Amino acid sequence: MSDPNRFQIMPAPQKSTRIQQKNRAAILEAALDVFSAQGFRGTTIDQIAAAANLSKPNLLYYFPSKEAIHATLLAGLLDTWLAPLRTMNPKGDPLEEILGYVRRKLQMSRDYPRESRLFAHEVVQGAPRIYHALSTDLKSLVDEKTTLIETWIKQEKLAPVHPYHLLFSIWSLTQHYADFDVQIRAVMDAEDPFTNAPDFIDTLYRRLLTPT
Amino acid sequence: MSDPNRFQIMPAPQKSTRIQQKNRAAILEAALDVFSAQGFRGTTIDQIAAAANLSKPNLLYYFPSKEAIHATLLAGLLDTWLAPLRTMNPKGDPLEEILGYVRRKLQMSRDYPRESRLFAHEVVQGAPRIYHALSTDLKSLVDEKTTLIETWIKQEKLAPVHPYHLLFSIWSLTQHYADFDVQIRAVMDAEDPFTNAPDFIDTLYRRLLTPT
DNA sequence: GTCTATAGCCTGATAGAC
DNA sequence: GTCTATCAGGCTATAGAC
Repeated sequence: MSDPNRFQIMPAPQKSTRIQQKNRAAILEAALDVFSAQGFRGTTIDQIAAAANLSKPNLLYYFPSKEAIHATLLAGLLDTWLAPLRTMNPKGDPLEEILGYVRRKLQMSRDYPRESRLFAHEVVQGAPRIYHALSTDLKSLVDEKTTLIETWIKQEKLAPVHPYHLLFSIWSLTQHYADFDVQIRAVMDAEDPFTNAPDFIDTLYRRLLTPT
Repeated sequence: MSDPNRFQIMPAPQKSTRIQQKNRAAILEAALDVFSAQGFRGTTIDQIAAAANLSKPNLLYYFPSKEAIHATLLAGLLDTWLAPLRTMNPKGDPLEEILGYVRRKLQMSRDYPRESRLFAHEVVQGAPRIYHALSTDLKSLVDEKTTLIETWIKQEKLAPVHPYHLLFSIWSLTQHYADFDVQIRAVMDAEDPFTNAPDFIDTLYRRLLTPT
């Protein structure tokens, strides 16, 4: 345990390590499914175990507790979630950089709706497990990028807007398609929401941000 | 029970009816507090009872079950929630009608954040208890208003946009300030989000919708 | 109408055989 | 590593006294 890499030079345990990794991955995949749909308290270990094709005690052989599974999922999430913002390039064309960020963020909602809902559950409940990361990692990244946006606005390469609220609007617009998916589909019956969403959102930010 | 109004012509029970109404109201108020913060499964009857200053059995004297309290809250919610959209007037000025709707909706997020979060919990989990209302009441209202918006666009009183996604964007932008309040405050430290949000959102929809 | 006490179920976690 | 069996605690809901 203190040195996970030691397995890599020992043939026999290597096989069991592969099984371990496979089972751990199956548990996390199943847990993401159930946690994102029902929240932490709404999820039972039995449900996760069933979805992962394991017995409950066997699942608890890989993770010490339900809390630990949830924490593992959340820990990996924030980095993935912030990647699209991190790649916004100070040297690129301002409008295209923002539109590119919006496009990547919407694509994440489409590709990873469960991760989006897991995050939504956590934040709506007051972010009890992730607040610290929000007020440090997220905050410092946002401070950096809003400063950049303010620079672009001063250079008149973007129309003037409040940079923080610009970012909030991007988060809310893109994540809404994952988090409120059921509501959207209840209203749109046949049509796939993602067919027209990219164009709509692209148009929205072009009209908002194109300098006059 | 079969005729609740019979109490109104009998002096003695009238007083207990007032007590009943007061306790029922206190329970619903307390339940809104806890449900909106922790979700249905994350909430215990004990927590609601404590917040309402009642014992648990006494609370269950007024409502038959935890589920019944939750259902009562949800049943009253959708109407309140849709009121701002209902009052959008076909005979008014198109841009001002939309901006007025946006303003009212944002004000609701500010005044009733708990209701917004209760709704968010329900929808993120797949709307198990409210899906029917979404696909009937909500859908018919949205169909009506999107038709109106399309008319306005044909008359060139609004810039062309996808009317469904326009409504989705309004919901997401306004509700985000209630549902993700913790995240927003973690990033903005001192400043109150609602100070600049109305101006930002107003600007956004003016630039998006003003016809050229 | 309100309380104390408790029944009965569900669930997280463990024991111990294999 | 995986299973069956089970414990212990917490929870919804009810019983019954006042």
